Amino acid sequence: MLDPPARIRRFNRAVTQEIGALDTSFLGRGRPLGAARLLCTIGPDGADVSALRDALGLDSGLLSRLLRGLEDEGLVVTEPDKTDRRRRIACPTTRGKREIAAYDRLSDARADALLARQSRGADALLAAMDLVATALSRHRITVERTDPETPEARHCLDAYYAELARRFEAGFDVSTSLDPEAESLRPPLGSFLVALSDGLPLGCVALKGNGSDTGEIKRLWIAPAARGLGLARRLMDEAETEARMLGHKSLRLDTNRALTEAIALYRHLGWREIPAFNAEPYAHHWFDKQL
Amino acid sequence: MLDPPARIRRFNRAVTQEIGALDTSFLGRGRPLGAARLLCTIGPDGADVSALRDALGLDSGLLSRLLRGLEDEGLVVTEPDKTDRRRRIACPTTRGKREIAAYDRLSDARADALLARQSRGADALLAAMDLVATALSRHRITVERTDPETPEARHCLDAYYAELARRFEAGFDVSTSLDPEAESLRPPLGSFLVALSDGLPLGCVALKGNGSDTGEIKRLWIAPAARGLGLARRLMDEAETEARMLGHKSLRLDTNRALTEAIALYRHLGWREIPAFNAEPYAHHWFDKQL
DNA sequence: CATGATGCCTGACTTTAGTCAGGTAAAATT
DNA sequence: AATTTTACCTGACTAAAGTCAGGCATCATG
Repeated sequence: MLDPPARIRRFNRAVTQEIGALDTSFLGRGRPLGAARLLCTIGPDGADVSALRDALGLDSGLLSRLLRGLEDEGLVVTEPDKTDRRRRIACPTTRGKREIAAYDRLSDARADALLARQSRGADALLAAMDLVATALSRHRITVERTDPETPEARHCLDAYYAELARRFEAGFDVSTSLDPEAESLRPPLGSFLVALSDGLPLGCVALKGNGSDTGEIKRLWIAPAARGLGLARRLMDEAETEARMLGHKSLRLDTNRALTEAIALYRHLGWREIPAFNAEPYAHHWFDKQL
Repeated sequence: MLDPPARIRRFNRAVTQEIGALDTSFLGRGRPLGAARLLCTIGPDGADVSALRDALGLDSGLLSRLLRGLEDEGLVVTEPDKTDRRRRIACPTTRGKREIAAYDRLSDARADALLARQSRGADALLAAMDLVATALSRHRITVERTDPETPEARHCLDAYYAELARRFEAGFDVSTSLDPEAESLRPPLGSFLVALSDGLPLGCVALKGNGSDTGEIKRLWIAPAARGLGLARRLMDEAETEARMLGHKSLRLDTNRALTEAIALYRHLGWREIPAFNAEPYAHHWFDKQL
């Protein structure tokens, strides 16, 4: 019916109106939009001026003036960076932090109102918003080494187990599977990587080590909102790099036949199917790769 | 991990950056944003000034000035309305139409670039954008009487058949079903309603008549992007109103047991299950309702 | 240590957006 | 026919955003 560009235009119209309404929430605290955005971008932890400049895309002069305005209001203080005293850091004062918190509450209230209006579709709406946001800011997805017991890692693993339970014909229960000790997923034995976009975990992969020169890939998962972006490949690449840094000479992994996209990816990335090397009850295929 | 308000904030950030980039595409033709938006809102067919005013939410003075600017550029002409000569209509000149087309091409090119970047996820992204746009502008969904053979109606019916084929355990093939003649879905016998949001068809319902005082509800369908908004109920309500206007005293319908939400809706709206009144091979339940 | 680059600031300026108080012609109402 | 209302316009204004040319410390480099 509508062609794709028209659908995107429709999306833009709908969103600019809602976002416009969201922007005006910045008003109502007696401050022009620019100053309010600057204050919120500075955030409770402060930020250096050059970071602010390219986060907001503002001219150096304009930013400087806005900053002076916030200083005059007693909301921020700026001080030179210790290591390079040309650079300056803007930090909110106590009053500034209160003001930021007030803006946050305002924006939360708007978000809640938006969700409350969605009778039963709130989850679907949030999922769609995640997908759109992820697609639009894919270039800002970062992959970070993290501890396998951080909240971000747990979030990924829980989502991963839930998905396996849905997709395996026999269901999935971690306790009946070969679950690696957290120790084997931490340096110096192994590693755990998560992909993050603006704080939202979008995927993970674990590299399990036992001190030998052979590592094992586990727990490769990509959030539904991030599929089709090539993120799985990126995580596998970074896991290989980690493995090399930990001194591994080869990698292996096991997988279930229901995970067809993963199997296709392993083959595509140069993995070779080998006989079973473990007794994982949920596994149907085993692969290895020389580094 | 992230709570819903934080996810919405993330969405806003991602979108304002992309939309911001889209907005600046209005520039690059030597015209400020306001004037460009006005010209595009006028559109190739022209529009009257009061409609422009509340479409753009502009002050009467400001709009007037922008309009003079476009006139000075030779892009639009304004002339009094024939029936009420206080009102004025703004119409693009030939040059104005060319300029509007140029803006459209610019925005199409951006949309294409955005989609091209999405390796394989373009369909998923568009679907998510539809869902978000629909949820945000649900208050602007209109229900309109239309001919059952317009492109909008065909789009809905095709999507409806495709969905039945997926959901019925035995599949679905229209040609083996009781397919009503288009004539029975047009006034004066019956009626066909579509729900539209900004040109995108989001749902439909057909009222079939045969000249008697009993009508029949057929083809109730809601686009995936519009589920959970109460649109089915609204379509059913409007179909009942149509039926009353056509002089029907009662309505009936048949349905398949796989369509559980529809069955629940019919019950909720006061329909009563009755014995089979036709030989529809795909039907398991039959309902009627007195008007 | 001179030179140039960098990071931020200031002052003077323009553009864009938006507000508000009339004003005029046409239509609707009394 | 007098009035009120409606729809749009004009002029005078303000606020906010953005631009640009210098200026001044500070750092990096030959």
